[in-house]
Amino acid sequence: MKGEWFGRPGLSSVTAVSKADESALTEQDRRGVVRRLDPELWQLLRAACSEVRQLDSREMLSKAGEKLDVSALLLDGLMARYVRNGQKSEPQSAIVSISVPGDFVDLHALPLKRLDHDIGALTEARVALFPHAALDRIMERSSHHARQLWRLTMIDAAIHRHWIFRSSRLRALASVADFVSEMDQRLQEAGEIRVDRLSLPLLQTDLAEIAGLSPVHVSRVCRELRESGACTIRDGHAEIHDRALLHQLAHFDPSYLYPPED
Amino acid sequence: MKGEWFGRPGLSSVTAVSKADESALTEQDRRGVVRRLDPELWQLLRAACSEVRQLDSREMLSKAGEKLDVSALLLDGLMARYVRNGQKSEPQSAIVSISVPGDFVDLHALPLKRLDHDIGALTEARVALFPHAALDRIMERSSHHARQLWRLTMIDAAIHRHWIFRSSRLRALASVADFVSEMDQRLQEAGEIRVDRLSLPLLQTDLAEIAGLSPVHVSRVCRELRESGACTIRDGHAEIHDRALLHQLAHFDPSYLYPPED
DNA sequence: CGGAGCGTTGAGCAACGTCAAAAGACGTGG
DNA sequence: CCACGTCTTTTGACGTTGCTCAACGCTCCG
Repeated sequence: MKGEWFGRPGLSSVTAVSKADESALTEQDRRGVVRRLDPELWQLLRAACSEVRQLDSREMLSKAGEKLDVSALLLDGLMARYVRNGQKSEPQSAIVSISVPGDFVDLHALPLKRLDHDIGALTEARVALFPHAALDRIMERSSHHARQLWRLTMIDAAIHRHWIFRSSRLRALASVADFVSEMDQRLQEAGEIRVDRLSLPLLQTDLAEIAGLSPVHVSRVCRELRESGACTIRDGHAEIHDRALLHQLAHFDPSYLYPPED
Repeated sequence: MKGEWFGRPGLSSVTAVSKADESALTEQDRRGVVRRLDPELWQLLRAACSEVRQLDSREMLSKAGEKLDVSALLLDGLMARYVRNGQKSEPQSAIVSISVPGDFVDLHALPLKRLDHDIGALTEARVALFPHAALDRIMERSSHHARQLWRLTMIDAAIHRHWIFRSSRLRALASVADFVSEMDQRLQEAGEIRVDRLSLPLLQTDLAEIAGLSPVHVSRVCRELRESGACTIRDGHAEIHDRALLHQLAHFDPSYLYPPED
């Protein structure tokens, strides 16, 4: 399944000359949602980055209840938050959020210190780590920068709300169509290259955990989506045949993602 | 249905003498989750409060897309966030979050400026309004206070994640049991007086919007809960007969609420 | 007394889960 | 090259959950 992950976009932007030049983070890593941050904040973050780490597919970054003193920015790959509940006998698990490149995966941990859920990589992934102490310093010096980081976590929360809506109100077909539409939108901002082909390296069991369905039913829904001519989900990517139809099946309205033209 | 709303707890605490003495907010209003804030921050908030407003039952506080420059702290009553979607033909709507006294209802609007969802009162409600400009000043002066406000919104996000889990993984009975357990926990912290009797002034149609069920099925689930001996939901309140059983039906684990003993 | 709003109940049905079997994809070792 | 095991997807049969529709009761209020 592996499937190639999309490369970084060729930004051809001038590499900012700054004191952060020795940072492990390059200008190529500034893509997706972090691009919405002020350039100065980005430079501060570059300087604050303590380490860039490679994660194996399915490797856990943190477990519920651990004390965290670093937060991670996803550079490449896909990561997920897992809420688990219930007795050891039949542990139920749901994926409650997906991160795409350019998302802070666990910035929530900065004010919370401990998280209530697990975080893991769905694919091979690259993350940049930021010690909370360094982020604290950034926020102490500028409430404006603090506000921007807060805002990122609030967009996450808005996505959470949409996921509640999705799993409580949408039927299986609409639900999966909605999820694909969301990933389409978010991966485009993260620098997905081809418009008709979406890198979506998820197993059907992952889709099941995301949409709250059984894996068997996910398979059936994927067939329906294929036969309806909306999109084909296969081999770790989604081919979007008819975006308008896909959006219509999902009643998709992207405003909850707070797209940059705010 | 109206149903009496629980009174404010008799805190018998010394009323802090401060420059915020002329505030519309009294020490009695400091209950629920805001109690977790530093006393100094509370005094600053008292001074920052521009107005205390009374809301009618079902009155909307704000609609999706509006530009907001105040945020509200819920003092009495229950409020909800509604995510609505879809064509005018059949507008689907879900309640994606409930606020209890002591919760900031829309602090999310401070970094976001616009919200993607509607906010309204489920019951008669009292809210304290804080102009964003005043909150900005508080945050500029102390990154520590800014952090605490941020933290409140992150607890909201944690609750969001649990609601995703609930609606995507729990069956109807467990789902309602889980919701009642959550409200039990949160209303206790908000100063609910009686341990066996929970003020829950919601219609079954509200419960349906919360749990993602049809009103008819909510009725059946309530009967099941009653007959199982766990709790009786009636006339705007829930009588908890067997809390342990209720929690067991829901597999309830309150850690996602980040209870104060952190 | 009549109506509106809310809750309850039953019957029938659609959506989805569970179980089981099989097929395709892929790597591994002989 | 083939045989084999594992992982993933697909399909069918069948059971269950929860929705829809419709009717009825209850309470409050005019």
